[in-house]
Amino acid sequence: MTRRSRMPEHPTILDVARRAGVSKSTVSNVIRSSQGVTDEKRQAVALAIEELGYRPNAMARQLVQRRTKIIGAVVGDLANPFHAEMAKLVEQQSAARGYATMFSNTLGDNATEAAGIEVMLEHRVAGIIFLAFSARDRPLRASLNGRVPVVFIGCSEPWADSVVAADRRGARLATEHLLGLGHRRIAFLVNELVEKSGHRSRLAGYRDALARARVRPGPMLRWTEDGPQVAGNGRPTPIEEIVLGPERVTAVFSSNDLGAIRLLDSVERAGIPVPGKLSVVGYDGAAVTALSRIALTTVAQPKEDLVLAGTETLVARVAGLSGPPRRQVVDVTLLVRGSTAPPSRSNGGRRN
Amino acid sequence: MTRRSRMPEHPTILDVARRAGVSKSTVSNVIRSSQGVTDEKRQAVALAIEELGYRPNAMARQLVQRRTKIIGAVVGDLANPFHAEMAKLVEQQSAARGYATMFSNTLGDNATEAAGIEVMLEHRVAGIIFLAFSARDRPLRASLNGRVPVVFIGCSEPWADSVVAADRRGARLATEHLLGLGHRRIAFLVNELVEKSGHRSRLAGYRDALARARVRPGPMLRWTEDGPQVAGNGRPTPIEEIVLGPERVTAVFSSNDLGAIRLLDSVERAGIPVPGKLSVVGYDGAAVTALSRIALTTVAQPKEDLVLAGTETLVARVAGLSGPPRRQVVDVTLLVRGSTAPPSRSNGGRRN
DNA sequence: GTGAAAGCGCTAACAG
DNA sequence: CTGTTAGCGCTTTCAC
Repeated sequence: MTRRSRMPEHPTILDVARRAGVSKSTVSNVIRSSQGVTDEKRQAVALAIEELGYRPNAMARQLVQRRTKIIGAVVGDLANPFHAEMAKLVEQQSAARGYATMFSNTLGDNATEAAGIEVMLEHRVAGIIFLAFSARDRPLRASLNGRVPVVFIGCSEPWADSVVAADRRGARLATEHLLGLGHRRIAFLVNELVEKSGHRSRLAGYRDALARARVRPGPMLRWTEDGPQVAGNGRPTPIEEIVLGPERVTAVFSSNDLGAIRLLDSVERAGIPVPGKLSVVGYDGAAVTALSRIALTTVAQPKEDLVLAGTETLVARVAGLSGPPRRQVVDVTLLVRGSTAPPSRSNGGRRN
Repeated sequence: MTRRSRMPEHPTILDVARRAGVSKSTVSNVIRSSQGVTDEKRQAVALAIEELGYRPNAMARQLVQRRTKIIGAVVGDLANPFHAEMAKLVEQQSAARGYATMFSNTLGDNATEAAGIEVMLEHRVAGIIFLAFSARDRPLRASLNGRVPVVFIGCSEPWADSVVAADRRGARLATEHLLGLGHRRIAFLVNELVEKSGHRSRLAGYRDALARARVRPGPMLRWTEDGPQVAGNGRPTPIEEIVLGPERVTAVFSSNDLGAIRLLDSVERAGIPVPGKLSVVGYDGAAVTALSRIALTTVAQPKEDLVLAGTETLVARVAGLSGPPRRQVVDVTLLVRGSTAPPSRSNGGRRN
């Protein structure tokens, strides 16, 4: 037992070389399955690798190659089922392309997001996929732009590639569905997890539909910790007031499913039946909306398509593809379920 | 414009040194905020870093230090809300301790899991947190054991640290709740996402309660793609048959919430009311179970406690703590909600 | 206090 | 076809 004979925690390429009786580079050649290596030596190396439990050190390789096989994924909130489903797909697609995935959960918080991105940049990730983006600050954008390939999925920024759903059209479909049912007082609900780019489009789609039908927009609702709040109003507004008060809202279009589900919950706890007294439409198409108990009418984003296109684009950029930012749009589907119905006679259905 | 003046994509410590007019090591000292550096030089370095947009290369640092600041997290299925919530907490806790998180979604699949772990090992992650574990194969376990700190959260293996909920007690509580309500035909439902260690404990707790009450165990149900299936039976059993058939099951204890929610859904689609004709209890305490529309009675695992203890333990091991595997147990809470009620007169409540 | 020098484990020319 | 060599960007002794 000489000192050297102690099995190292992580054997190196040199340990393998010694054991196999070849040189470092031959081992390297075998590992990277490069062409010219005798079968004999190849086998010897393979054996040594097996016996030693050798595993190439990705850090070392990535340092010399000056590029990693890690994709950074910035996600809004894993506790939001839709986000989790998207994150799952991103991990899956990245893994399928040989990339490890480093996640950062931002909770819509700017500082958390910045810190997460910083870590990714220090790790020299090959690229970053944004499933949500809130950065207001220039510095971050500056350090991102040009330094690392970036693609936005389900959200977008003019300076990078993006794959988005046809949000404006989706919101229009949702609103028209409500309009078609006879609703005339339709509120728009948003919360902190809806990225601003998506928000704008969805709001625009909602307004499009109303304008086309010559219906006055309903109140803008924002979900806060204490419940829904009418925009421009300092305090939370009890849901009863929104539905039964002077506004007489008969339907709500929520710009994401989570908001719609929360709303459903608080509305029914307040004794207001859905869709009896209030119709609700969501946006995203989270799996949970399909449960019979929830049965939320929603606009489904094609999750697989989004992630597939996004990953593909990112990988292409990593591989060196150049050119101006590319924006891909995928279509959405309105899924009509049990949370929407014609307004009840008592508080809706009349002209405004 | 000499060749050298081109701003490199990623400036190195040497670029900073040149710009600040100091040596490499001084820059390094500043970056790591080590003691002996003149304020003057420190400022000069800070300025150069700022101007260059320098960001230390984590790969290089980790290579020389021979340890990374990356924690690997193995998760079962991000589409399972409980798993996603746990994953979120892991990322949060890791980030709070200065670690980046590398995720691997296994879908309960052995090969996927093995591949994910392999990638983590090649990246020399500081430690691995298993939120789910399915590996049957020895080789994997061997390469894990001793090479990298491992902690299991919500599942366990005798050869490594673990933090688990009091699963056996939890299952007993759930079953006793059902028993207390008057149920005598209580089925046990499991699916592919319940790790085997948790499964064993939960099944034991269920049996404990029944044995203590001298009630015969109900059928073992396994959720398959086509719906619930009675164990030992080759084909899927229609839910109607389970409830209305000879077994006359009046309640089901599902060993995870996802299974319970799926069951709820298929049962009600079949026209069998819950809890009218069938009571359902879940396990995990996923946030979605609290929605009024779902209102699933469940056994809540203390998610924060689990992850906190797990992360703490892992970090301690990374820091060099030695000693035999440590098993921590945290308590659970039965949350009684609307999915359970006394059995209806027509098909339950009698002795068996 | 600061700089010079020696690697961390690997890849990628480049000779033999 | 195989071995030798020169780094990748950083930390870390060790002299000055």
